[in-house]
Amino acid sequence: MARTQLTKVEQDAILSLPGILQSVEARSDFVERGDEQTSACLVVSGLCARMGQTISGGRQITNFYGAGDIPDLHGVMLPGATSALSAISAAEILRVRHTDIRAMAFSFPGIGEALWRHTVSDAAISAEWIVNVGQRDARSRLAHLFCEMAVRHDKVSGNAFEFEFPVSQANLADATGMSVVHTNRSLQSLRRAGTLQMRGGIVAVEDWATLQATAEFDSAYLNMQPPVRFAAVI
Amino acid sequence: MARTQLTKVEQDAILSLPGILQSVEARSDFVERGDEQTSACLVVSGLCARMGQTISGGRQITNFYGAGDIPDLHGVMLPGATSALSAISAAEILRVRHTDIRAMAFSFPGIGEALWRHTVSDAAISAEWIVNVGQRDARSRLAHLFCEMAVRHDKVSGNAFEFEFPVSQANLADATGMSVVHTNRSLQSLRRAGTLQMRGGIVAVEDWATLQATAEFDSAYLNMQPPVRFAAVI
DNA sequence: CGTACGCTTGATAACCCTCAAATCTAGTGG
DNA sequence: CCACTAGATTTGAGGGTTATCAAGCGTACG
Repeated sequence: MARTQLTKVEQDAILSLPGILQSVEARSDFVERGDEQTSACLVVSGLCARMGQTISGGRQITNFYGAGDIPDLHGVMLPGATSALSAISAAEILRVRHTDIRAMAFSFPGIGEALWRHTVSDAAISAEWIVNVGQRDARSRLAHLFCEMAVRHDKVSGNAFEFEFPVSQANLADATGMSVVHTNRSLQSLRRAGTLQMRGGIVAVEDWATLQATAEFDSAYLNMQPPVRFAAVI
Repeated sequence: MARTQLTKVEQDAILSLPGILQSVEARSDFVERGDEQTSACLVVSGLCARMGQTISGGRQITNFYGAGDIPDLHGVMLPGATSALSAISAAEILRVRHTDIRAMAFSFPGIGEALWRHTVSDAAISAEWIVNVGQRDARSRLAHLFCEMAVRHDKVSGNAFEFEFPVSQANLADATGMSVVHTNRSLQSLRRAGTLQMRGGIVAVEDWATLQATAEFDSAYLNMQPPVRFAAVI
C-alpha cells in the first residue's frame, strides 16, 4: 500500500524500529475482537484478513492484507480492536509498539503523514467494499474483488495476469457476503465464461476486459497507478 | 464525532481557521466524485451523506454526517474524491482549505492527532457497515442503522429515545443496499412490532432493547461512551 | 389546481440461501 | 505405500427473502 515517497533518513528511522516477529498458522486469529492493543501488526508474508462478526456468528471479511500492509495501524489512534485479524494462509507478523510508532510519527512529520495516509487509503477501500456488497450481484461482487486484488498485488506474468491469492471459496463467501454454495456457482460461471481461473492459490485472469466490465471496476479508489500491463487495458 | 480532548490553545487555533460558509439545497451534491479537492467540508447544520456509485447507476450511501462531522477529512491526505458528498436535508457547509488544515496539524500535534483519529473513527464505522450490508437481513440492517444513529446523535428526550434523522425511505434503501419497496415493508414491520416510529424526520425509538436485539448492535465500534440514558440499557 | 416527491400496496419472478450429500485433495500416521 | 482424516469443492433440490414492475394515494408547494 505504498502511497508516499520517504527520504533516506525517514526510511532508516522506520527500519530501526524494534519489533517482534511472529509466525501465525493458517486459519487462526492473531488479534481478537475486543482486545486492547499495544502494538500494530505489519504483515511480512502471507495473506491476512480483517474479520467483522455479528453476534449470531456471521463472519464478514472487511479487507485483505498482504506483505507490507499494516491491517491495524488505526489502532495507534484507537487501540480497542473492533475487528479481529485472521491469517488466511500461514503468515509472518511483525508487531511494532504503538508508542514507538507515535514517537516516530511526531519526530518525522513525513512519516506521520505517510501513516495517516495509510489509514485513509484503507478507509477508501472499505467505502468501496460497502458499495460492492450493497449494490452488486454475486458475479460482479466476486469480479470486483478479483480486480481489486489484481491491481493491489501488481503481479503480472506471461500473457495472462496472474497473482497469488490463497483464499478458499469460504473466504470469498465471507468477503462478499454470500453463501459458500452460491460463491462456488458464481465462480464456476466466471470460469466457464473464460474470464478467470483459480487453482492452488493462484488467480489467473484470462480476460481482463470482461472481468473489469462485469465488476464495473474503476481503480480510482485505490489511489494507485495501475500497473503497466493493466494501464494499457484500463 | 468528538473523540479527543483539546487544550484551550488548540481550540482557539481551530476556531481561527478561515473557512467559507456555503448553503446547500436538499437532495444536491456538494462534492462530485472524481473532483480534485482543495478544501475539506465541515457540516455546520443539516444531514449529509457520502455516496458511492456503480457505473450502472446504483447509488450506495456509505455513511451519514451531521453537525460537527467532517465527511471528507480524508481528502487532506488523498485529495481525489472517490465518493460524492450529498446533502440529504438542506445543509450548511464550512469549507476549510487543506493547506490550512495541514499547517495546523503540523503546528499543533494534538490537533494532528485528533484529525487523524477522526478519519480512523470514520473508517471503523465503514468496516461495520460492510458487516451490516453483508451479513444481516433487511430488518436487522435497518435496525442497526437506527441504533448507530441513535448513539451518534445522542439525543434523548421524554421516556422514548428520539432524534432527528430527516431521511426518506429511498435514502434508507440506498444506505442498506435494499430496494425502496422492501425498505418500506421492513420499516412497517419494525413499526408494527412497536419497536420504532419515524415521522417528519424524527425517529422515536419505542423499545430500545428490542431494536438493539434485532440489530445485534454493539456500540463498541463507535468508540463513544454510550449516552447516559442508553448506558442504563446497554 | 397542477406537479413533484414520498409512501404504500399487490403481484410476479429472480436471486440467493439452506440443507444434504458426494467427490476431491492434501496432509498424517501406521 | 495405504488408510484415515479434515478441509475444500461440487452438485442437487426446495424454499425463502428480496427485487422488479405497476399503480394508487397522500402531501407540500407554487
